Amino acid sequence: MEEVTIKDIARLCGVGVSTVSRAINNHPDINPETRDHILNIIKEYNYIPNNSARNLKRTESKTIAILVKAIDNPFFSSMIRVFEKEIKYERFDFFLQHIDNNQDEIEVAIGLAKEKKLMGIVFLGGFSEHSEEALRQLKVPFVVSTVELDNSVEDCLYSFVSVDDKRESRRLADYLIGLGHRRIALLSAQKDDESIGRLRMEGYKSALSQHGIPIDEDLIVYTPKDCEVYSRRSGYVMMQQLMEREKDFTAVIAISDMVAVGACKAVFENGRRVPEDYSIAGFDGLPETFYYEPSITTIKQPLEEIAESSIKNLFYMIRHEEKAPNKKFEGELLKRESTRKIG
Amino acid sequence: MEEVTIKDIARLCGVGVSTVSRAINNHPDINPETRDHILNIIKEYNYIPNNSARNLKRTESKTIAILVKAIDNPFFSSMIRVFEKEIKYERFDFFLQHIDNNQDEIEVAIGLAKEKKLMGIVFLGGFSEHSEEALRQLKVPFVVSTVELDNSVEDCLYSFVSVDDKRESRRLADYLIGLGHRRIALLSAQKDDESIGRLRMEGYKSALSQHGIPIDEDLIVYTPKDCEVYSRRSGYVMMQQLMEREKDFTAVIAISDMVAVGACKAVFENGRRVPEDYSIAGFDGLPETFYYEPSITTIKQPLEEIAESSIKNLFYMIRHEEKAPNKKFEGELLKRESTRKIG
DNA sequence: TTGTAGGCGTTATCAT
DNA sequence: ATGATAACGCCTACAA
Repeated sequence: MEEVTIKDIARLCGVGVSTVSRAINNHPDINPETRDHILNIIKEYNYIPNNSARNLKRTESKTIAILVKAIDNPFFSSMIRVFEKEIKYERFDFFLQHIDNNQDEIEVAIGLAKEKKLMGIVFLGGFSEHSEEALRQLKVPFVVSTVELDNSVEDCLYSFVSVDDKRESRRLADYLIGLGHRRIALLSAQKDDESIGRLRMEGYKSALSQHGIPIDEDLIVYTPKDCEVYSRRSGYVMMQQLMEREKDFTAVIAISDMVAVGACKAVFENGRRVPEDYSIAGFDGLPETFYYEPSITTIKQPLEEIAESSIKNLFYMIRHEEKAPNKKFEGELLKRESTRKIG
Repeated sequence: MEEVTIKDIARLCGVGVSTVSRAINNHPDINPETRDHILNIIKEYNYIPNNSARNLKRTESKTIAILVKAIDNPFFSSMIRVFEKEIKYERFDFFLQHIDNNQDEIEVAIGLAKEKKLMGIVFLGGFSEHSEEALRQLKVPFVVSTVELDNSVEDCLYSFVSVDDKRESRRLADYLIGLGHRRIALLSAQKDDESIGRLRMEGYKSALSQHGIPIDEDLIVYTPKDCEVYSRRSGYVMMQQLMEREKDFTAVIAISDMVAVGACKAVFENGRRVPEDYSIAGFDGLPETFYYEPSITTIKQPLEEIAESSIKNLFYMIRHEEKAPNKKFEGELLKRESTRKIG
């Protein structure tokens, strides 16, 4: 395992290791000629500096980690493009790493912060409730993008940026009610959901209440334990259950676009039609809903704006060492073919 | 920046650092009592070992990297689950890292291999042609999953595992021909594609030729430069172009499922129907095609099998220090509603 | 079973 | 502008 190290390069160039280091890191006080020479030798010998050693020694690194939960979440690609652009603009480095469901995101973050001497962290696609103690461990500013949850820990630099899930969900229900629907079903997250699922459900309930429509628990279906939440399959299964109940309803709000797609399919397989038999609406504004037939009414999250605001907040905290305020964005109601006026 | 280090813990426990190290790493020769005590103190002080230091010192690490290109590719989640399971079974660690389009995957891999003392690498979702020299730099066994490309470099431990894109594509075309279609269009990748796109096109052409059907270049549409390849939008745009040409055709093969979905939408917006006016087929077997209305005929890639075989090959190479053979799997033709018999 | 000391590859400090 | 050298935090002989 004959690894080339900085010493080898130094010897090969007839200079000291510190000079090589200066060449690698673009330090100012180095003779341009020697630098070029060194760089050439480095190329020739395919020398690549060992990052562990660098990180160990460095005190700062100008790098930001983006920690993604649920890699298959279709949101992320557009957001990541924004992050990338802004981070490069600030002349920072970044890397993307996945966190799987049975890892504790804060623990991973703390470890990485030490290992890589991070300047900041973006959490994407899920963030659980954490103890103050855990949060305080993470001495690096971070922003949680797409989730709202603030448990408000003092002197801990973080910020949440998201859509106002409750308000948007209410808006969607309002729209259906405006179309004349009174019996509106909800395909919800799992029963014990304490996060986005609960907020969206609250929005739904609040809209109904405001219009004097009683909430019928039989029209609320929860994601079964053996289904992945927010998945097409969960929507498919829930919609089947709902239709079997033979309750009367004319519209369905799905907790997410994917769920809406699954629900539509269940309707078709049942020999009925959307929107003629049931109006169905989703939530998120994924491209898939535009291409679906019929196109699906949904609330579009302003992902690019959320991403941009997230990263701005992060840099603010890095620069000013002071908490950036949480931010909630407005969604956009996309009125499409899967919902229609009745009555 | 008062970081807790192994020395602090040692002092706190009144033992030497090596004892703490033994406790952390589950070494056998340590008194269980002292170990428990140390572990408690570690918990209490929230000590987390610095990975850079560990990796620097370590000679081996039993960890495998999964390098993912195109994070938004809908394949990956099911494959990653398989990787995870197998890797854990072998008592290795792994992590997932994203590579963006303007990074050179081999360079990243070489850097990571050094930094983390990797035992192996899985490349997922794209792999370019690389020079022998570059490949040889990477002294760690690797497997490329989902792509076939072998440029056959000696004494370099790697292996490709994928579906036989050409054969499966031919099969799909055969099926359509069997249904009576003669004028079959192809929605293809970009014109200069040298990878999967080309293979699938070859399969299409070969099927037509075998059946004595002349290849009409006007029925082949290429992904425009300003469209993302394999995207719904590209399918939408290409199908529009195709219909504008007013050429006669009865069936369409899309280079991927997403492209097929976009194509269907274009048909609907044109006031026509699938499959009554056009039969449309995709490739990949993504869940989305099942939920689409009409459900889309496609070739399903056996992703779990591919993943399993990939990781098996990787461990084989790690253990035996000898190249594992490339492997090509059969796809499964899913005959669904988007295609029909004519004539 | 435990502690001491040296070194992993780099960067930072201090001379020169 | 350059070079020697001491850390960085950990692991691992080796000694005790």
